Amino acid sequence: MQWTNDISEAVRIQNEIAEAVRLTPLISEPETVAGMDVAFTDTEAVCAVVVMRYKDLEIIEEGILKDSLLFPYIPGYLSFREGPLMKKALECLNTKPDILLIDGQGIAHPRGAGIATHIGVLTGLPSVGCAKSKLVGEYEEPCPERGCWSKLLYEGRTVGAAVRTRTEVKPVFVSPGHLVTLDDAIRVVLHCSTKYRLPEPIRRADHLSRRFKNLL
DNA sequence: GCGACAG
DNA sequence: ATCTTGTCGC
Repeated sequence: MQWTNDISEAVRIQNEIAEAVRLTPLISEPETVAGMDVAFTDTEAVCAVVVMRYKDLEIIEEGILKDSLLFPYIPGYLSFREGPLMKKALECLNTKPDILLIDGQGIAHPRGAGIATHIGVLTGLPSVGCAKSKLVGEYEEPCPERGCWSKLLYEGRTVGAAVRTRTEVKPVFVSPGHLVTLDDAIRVVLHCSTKYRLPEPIRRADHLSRRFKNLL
């Protein structure tokens, strides 16, 4: 019972996920990293996962999965809309990624269970949330150079960071998902963000899901 | 009531 | 998220 279409049940599940989260340091530098994203049409959703070699970001494997929509987009409950697809897409891979980079929040969530955390706990894989905008928390504008970042605070706790992946470009919101620390999360996101605002794995997954969707 | 609000 | 042309700037 990891998924549901009932809000009160969803809250219960998120609280369980939040209790299971472990923000322990990454053992060693990952060998592979997988980026995930979902694109939509009126009635269907397409999830893409792109696995890359961590060292040089060369693509190792790509996966795509289409399904119908069962849950609407409600702020705070994104995982119940996109999570089921991501879970299935991961199960189709031949490669087992060392870490997941997901388009959304990790613990920077009302109940500490954003989609990156949800998927991380369910799969038992290290995961990092990297969103284009924030869901909760307050932060100060980080300095303009790439690599600069500032804490994202929520209810007196540091739940993530506003990270500048490109000089003079709007920051992305990074938060640990599962089995990583905030520093790990920031380091991984910066490592994967070379010439664009978003980390390469997520960018490629975004392109792939979008291309596929436009063929439906 | 008003503002905020991942994708 | 998605619908969309041109346009400013490196």
